[in-house]
Amino acid sequence: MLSKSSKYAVKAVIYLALRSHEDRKILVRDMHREVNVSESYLAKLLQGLARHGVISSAKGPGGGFYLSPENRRRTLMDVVSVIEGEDGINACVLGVSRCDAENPCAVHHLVGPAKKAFNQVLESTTLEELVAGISDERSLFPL
Amino acid sequence: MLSKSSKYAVKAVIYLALRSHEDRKILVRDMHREVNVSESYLAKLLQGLARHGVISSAKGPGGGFYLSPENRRRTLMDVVSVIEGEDGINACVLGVSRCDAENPCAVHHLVGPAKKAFNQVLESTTLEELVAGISDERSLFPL
DNA sequence: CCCAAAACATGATTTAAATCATATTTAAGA
DNA sequence: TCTTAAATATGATTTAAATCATGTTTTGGG
Repeated sequence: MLSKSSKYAVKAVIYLALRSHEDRKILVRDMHREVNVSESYLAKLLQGLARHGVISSAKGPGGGFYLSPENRRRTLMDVVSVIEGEDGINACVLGVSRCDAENPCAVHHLVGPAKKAFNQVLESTTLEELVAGISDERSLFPL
Repeated sequence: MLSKSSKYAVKAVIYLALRSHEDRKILVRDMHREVNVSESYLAKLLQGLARHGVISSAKGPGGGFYLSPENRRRTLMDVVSVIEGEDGINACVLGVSRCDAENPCAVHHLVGPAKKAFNQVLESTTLEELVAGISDERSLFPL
């Protein structure tokens, strides 16, 4: 469904949504365990997200990663797109490049609705909304 | 969404559903181009499907791969499961092993319905039904 | 019974994803 | 200004998926 990298990215962003703040930045060192991934690999992923403006970061002492208010209005799709690339997520289920409504592949009409629903969820859910529905965050970690 | 191997497998099975018969067996050599995959790799995939009873095969001269009437009642999920494994397809979107309705991950309730819908399509669609809806098969290949 | 044609089985190789390691840049604080 | 703590950038290594290659078994036809 999603690559391992995307999963790590989503988990990490959820972590930041729950625990970070403009003036409460989080170190990779302190969050990689909760996301169940190595420190250096998580660092690489977060750096990519920061470069694309999906999350925020600050260098130097007192620095770290965090979500700004604007970041919190980003969607899950924004997170996943950075990792998988724009195309990957919207591609034909069978990988047929010329597949579309005009010239559908054999499963296009069949799987289309479910696929669209899935993408719709990712596209319409902001990080803000996602964590708003979480009552007991302790039950979530380690992810 | 699906691995490349699963895509090849689904395409190949669709091909067999459209063009094969108990007494019209298909050679790997004759179908691999339409599926856009090498002959030897497709052979390996088809052998796996045959071993699991999802498709049928016959050795020796006049042999090849084909779908029996029972095979045609198999679902897309049967095909994909052979390749991906039973677990893989039903796993948590975030890869959290203990994730279920009782102890849901952060996106469980959000993505659950779409994911369930997708699996439902795969589970409920037989190969028979899939090709029944295809009016012009020429538009489908090469997949 | 022999030959050839096909699937079958297995292992080697290649490629891409995931992971690791390290050097560089930036910035806060003493 | 110096030291140190952090992200950043980049390249190397490892692992798993995909691909290739080759030998073995089965079976129909002469």
